[in-house]
Amino acid sequence: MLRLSKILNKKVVKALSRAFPEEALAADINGETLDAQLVPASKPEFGDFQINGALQLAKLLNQSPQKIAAAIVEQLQNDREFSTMFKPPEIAGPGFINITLNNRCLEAEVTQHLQDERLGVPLVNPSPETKEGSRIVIDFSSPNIAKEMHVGHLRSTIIGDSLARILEFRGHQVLRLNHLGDWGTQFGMLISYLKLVAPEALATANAVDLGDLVNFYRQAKQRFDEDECFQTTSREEVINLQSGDPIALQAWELLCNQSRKEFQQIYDKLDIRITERGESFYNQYLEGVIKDLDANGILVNDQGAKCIFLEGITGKNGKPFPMIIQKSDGGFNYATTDLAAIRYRFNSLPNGDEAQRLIYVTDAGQANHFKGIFQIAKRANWIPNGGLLEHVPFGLVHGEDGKKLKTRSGDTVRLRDLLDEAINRAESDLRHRLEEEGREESAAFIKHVSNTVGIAAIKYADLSQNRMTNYQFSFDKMLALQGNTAPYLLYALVRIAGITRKGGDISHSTDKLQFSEPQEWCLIRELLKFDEVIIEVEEQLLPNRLCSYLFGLSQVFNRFYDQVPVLKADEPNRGCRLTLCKLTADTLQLGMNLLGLPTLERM
RNA sequence: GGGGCUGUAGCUCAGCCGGAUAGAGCGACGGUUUCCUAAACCGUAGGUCGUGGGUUCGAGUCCCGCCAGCCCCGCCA
Repeated sequence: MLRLSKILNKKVVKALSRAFPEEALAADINGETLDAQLVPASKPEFGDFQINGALQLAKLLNQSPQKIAAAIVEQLQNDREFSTMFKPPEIAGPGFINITLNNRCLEAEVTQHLQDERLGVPLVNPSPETKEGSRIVIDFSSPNIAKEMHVGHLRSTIIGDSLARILEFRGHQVLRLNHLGDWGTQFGMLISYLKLVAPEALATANAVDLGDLVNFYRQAKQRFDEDECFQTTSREEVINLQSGDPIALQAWELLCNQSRKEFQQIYDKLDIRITERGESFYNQYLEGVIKDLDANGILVNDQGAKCIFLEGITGKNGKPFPMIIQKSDGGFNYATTDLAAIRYRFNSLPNGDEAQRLIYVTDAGQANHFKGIFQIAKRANWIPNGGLLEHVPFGLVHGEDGKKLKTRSGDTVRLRDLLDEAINRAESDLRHRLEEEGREESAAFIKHVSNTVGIAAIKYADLSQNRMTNYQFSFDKMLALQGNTAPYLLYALVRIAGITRKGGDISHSTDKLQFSEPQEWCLIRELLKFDEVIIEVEEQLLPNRLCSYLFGLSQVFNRFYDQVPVLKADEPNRGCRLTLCKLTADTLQLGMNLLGLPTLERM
């Protein structure tokens, strides 16, 4: 519909200025335009589009909304092309204009989408130099070395991946960066502790596994909180590491490798592609950040620490809030690293990423932090012309009790356990149903379906919710066979695959499409909305919009499937309906790909 | 104290640039299977959009106040 709505919009703007030439000219002189407010119809009864502008223009034009609407409609009807594309517009209510596409135009649009792999979604305009879309960095996932991935990483990973897929599809060059927590105080803690209790772990590969490391980390953290002496050793150890001490570096590398293997298993399960570039990468740029900030005159020495006082943000005492860039002991902290990362990512190649847009997918609790470092980046003049810095925040994952998700014993839930449980539950659901239906399936089939359903369910449950709100994690709901869930979407695709298997040549091209059933028209209208939804998701970075669209499409398809026979219909209906099935399958498939959801032929 | 987010049906949530009678799903109740996977479809009930003002032709949506819940705020990330 994107193409059609653009054409229509031009016609409406023209009609409005022809209907009211003097006022349009006057507005033009003031640098304004008369706004016709063309939007998609809010309800199917109102057609495909509606023009709301007549109501607002009533005052300006000093006429009744109905009269204005009538004048616009008259101009539209003078447009011959308009009349070939649309049914006669109708004026309704206080002065709305309802516009409905005529059937032939819809049929032509379906034909065009059938030949278009992109289903109407345009590529972004390439920049003249690179001949490609803009370079975008998406910073997501970002687990910490020596800790296991837990629910907290789930949302960032899933949402970040989906946004990356959508931006890539639009033609941007996307750099997916895993800003791994592989540096900092925690390492000092861990290395000092391991020196005491398990020195072999620091010198030999695979001496300990991640589970052990996590335990050591927990113990180290406890010791750190209780033992002042240990705190000092830990801080010294960080400084050793940051200054390149070979023994510390070797220990560090072993620890990282151990964690890396574990992370990769999770990413493989979730089908996440991401480039590792941990905090340590920016170590070599930290000094430069300090110098640069100092040269810009915004660095202040306060109680021995180098900080920047944020403008417009006050701390507890009502004074400007300080952001510490270098601690009094000379160590750097995460703000320094984040600043170095911004500077590097905006910098020109080859000493930077030359990005035009940086997107951070982290929890909403870090909003203040990002506000602060974004302000500093701006004041330090690191943001190029047209450069964008965006924090894409999301809410917490809650359990069904409405509190932060924990295991029964009160620990954080490990991501691997969460995925395994979803898969196991999907498997027992499947086995139960196979038994009920008397179906026999191979072990490989059962494994594949359970895996796909389990992973898709977890991802979809997360993506389908507006990311800003906290979300209630429930295996029962996400795996439910009905409702707005991944299994429901998967099932729609499976039904179409079933039609194909039963002899519907879905690639069969029909010269002339023609439709008659209301359910066919509903399906067509829904299918043609896909392109607009993708653009909207790109603008707002809200994948849940795509989810609701795909759910709605599945619902409309299921209604169609239920009420309109496909294989048993006579030609030409049979062929036409098969092409609708094909287009539905393509749309669902592409939409689910863009969300990072795996799909199935049978389930 | 400062900042942020949230408050919509019994439950979980949508709601786009302010548009027409407020939208789903679950749950509840009732119906549909000679037929392409019933993991589906159809129907019924269910609302003071936290609250009080304001802006205007029109407010769940924008502005201000208040109430409630959650999160963040100096050397952890």
